[in-house]
Amino acid sequence: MTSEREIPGNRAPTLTDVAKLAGVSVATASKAINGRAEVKAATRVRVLEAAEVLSFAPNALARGLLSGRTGTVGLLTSDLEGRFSIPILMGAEDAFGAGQISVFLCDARGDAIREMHHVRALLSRRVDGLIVVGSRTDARPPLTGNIPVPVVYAYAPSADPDDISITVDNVGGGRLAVDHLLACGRRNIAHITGEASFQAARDRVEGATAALAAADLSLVGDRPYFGSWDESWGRAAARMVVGQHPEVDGIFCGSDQIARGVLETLRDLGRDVPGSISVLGFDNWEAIAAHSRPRLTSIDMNLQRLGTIAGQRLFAAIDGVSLPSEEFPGRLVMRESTVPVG
Amino acid sequence: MTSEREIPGNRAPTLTDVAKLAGVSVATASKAINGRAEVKAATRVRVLEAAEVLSFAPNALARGLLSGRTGTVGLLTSDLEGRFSIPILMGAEDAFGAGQISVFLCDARGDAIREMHHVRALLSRRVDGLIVVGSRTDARPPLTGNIPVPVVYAYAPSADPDDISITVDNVGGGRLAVDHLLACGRRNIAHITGEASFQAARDRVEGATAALAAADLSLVGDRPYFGSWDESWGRAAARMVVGQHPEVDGIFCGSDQIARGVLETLRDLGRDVPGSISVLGFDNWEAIAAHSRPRLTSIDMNLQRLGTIAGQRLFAAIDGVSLPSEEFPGRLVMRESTVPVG
DNA sequence: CTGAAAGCGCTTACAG
DNA sequence: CTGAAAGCGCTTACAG
Repeated sequence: MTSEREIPGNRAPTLTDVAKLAGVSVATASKAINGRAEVKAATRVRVLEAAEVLSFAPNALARGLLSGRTGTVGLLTSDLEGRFSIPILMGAEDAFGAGQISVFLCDARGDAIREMHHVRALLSRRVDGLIVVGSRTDARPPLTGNIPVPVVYAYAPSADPDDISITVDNVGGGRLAVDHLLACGRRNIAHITGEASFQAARDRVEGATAALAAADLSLVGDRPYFGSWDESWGRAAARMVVGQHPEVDGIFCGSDQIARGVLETLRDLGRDVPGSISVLGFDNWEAIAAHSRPRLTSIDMNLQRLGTIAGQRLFAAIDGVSLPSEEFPGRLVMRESTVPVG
Repeated sequence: MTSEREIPGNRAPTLTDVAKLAGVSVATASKAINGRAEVKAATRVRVLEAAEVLSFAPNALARGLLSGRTGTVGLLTSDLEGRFSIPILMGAEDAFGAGQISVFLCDARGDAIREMHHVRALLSRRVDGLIVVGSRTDARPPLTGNIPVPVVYAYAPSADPDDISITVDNVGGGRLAVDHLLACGRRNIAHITGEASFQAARDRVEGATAALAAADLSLVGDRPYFGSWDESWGRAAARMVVGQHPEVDGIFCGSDQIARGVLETLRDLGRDVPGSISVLGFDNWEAIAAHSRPRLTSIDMNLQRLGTIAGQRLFAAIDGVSLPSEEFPGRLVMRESTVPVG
């Protein structure tokens, strides 16, 4: 139970109210509350009690005005809808949550005008820094205008290599995927993926091809199958690949949704997964990957951790420590759709 | 191209800098920038040009300190991970995005301590109001302590009926679902749903049962099938229901994931959907509902709109207008899994 | 150890 | 129409 006390005008209690109640000056009240050493113990106690009674919370605006630091940060996303932003956002929130930083969330909805509008608003609120979260891994134009605070780009790198960008290593992810299929004893590996206009798709192809080349192999069909990121493409492409290349014994898919479609077609065709063909997804989207039959092995890009790192980088930059850009490796999450064969 | 100009100490330009450059007093500069009438046109132009040159952005902290309004709002979620929070959050962001409000995002991760910590921080930043977004529709304890600003609860209502809560009408959603199946000519309707511990599950059962009763019918099996919210329960339950009640011709599912599992089993069993059985999901989760075979008809709870309404309610409350709580109806989204029979 | 004073960046009566 | 002054809530030298 917090006892309550009438404040004239029903406004939030100020340090002046606390000082008055404790019978000291505002200067002394300030020192007591901020744990400065030069306050007599008894005085401190009286002030803290008064603050408690009034449920006093120091006005962060006034503090920010004085110190030049607000303890706030802007998080600029281009689409909240997209699944990729959310874990990054959670990770960033985590990085700040522990300390005294509060996060402004702004969704630009993929609109450059709206983004500029938000940036202006954030700067007028004197945020200490900005994190810009993209929705695709393709490089994006850097923020324009006079940005007087540090900026960290997450997921989508800035096109300006001098900016700090924390990104996902999709080439490495593709390599990881194919290396796992090879480790399972597969030799005839196809790659069914999404739109070729996505850097992410092209990077994964590059990694997959490199891993195969290192084993003196190449993709079944001698090329990746580009299409769309969804299940229906997975179903259609799988039917085609199996029809044209019956020897296929491993399929690396560019997304879990594609993989889900691939699994359905293989099931329809009576092909045994993982007995006769291994299937591997990408994204490790729990709702999709963990509930298919069989449950899907997938590559997880550790997006939450990426968000945390981005937050920590911004922290450092605010303190004047400029750390370099970084590419983030993924990890394999084994489920039932891949298994070593004799 | 914004021309840039040296500001001593590399700090953000202040109104004083602008005034100096324009050759007027800060008072006049302030009036010019804020569009007050009592400024000579020529003076105004000079001030605005100076502001432009310096890329001056008025310090919102200083303004907030003066006016007592910060133009900020706290958005408190209990889990960002959950799909339900995101659309609500987007809707709320929308409601504010148009105006001059910025949103602090805080994720309490379902932890009451963490929530209190965030509330304290937000109050010390003098937010003008709070939106509390729950992750389940079960009522939650109201925020504790001395909250001197308006609070709106979204999705999860506050247990205190005097608080403003914007919620989803799950009873109505259940009724909507069954009414549609009835309209399709189905008479033997089963209900497979998630955990009975969820208010949402129980409410939908209530709505479904009421709609059936109005047509002098009852649920196949004379009870709902409670289980978990995922596909595997949908698969298992469908097998059981069809086995025990072969006459079943409509299945209302408590989630799209359950429905997805139901569809798979019916496919395995060679039952024709929607020809011989109609299947209806709940949530209208695009990634799940729009990619099944056949594509799934579902109930959409309009969560984004719910978020927008919550934002508008908070607006009103901040302006001293207290609107009542509101329950939000869902809507039917037709796809291929339901169809009228002759 | 305590308090009066100045000042962070702005706005708003109030003189002139 | 313009500007000097007071003040929003706090912190930080600086006297005492």
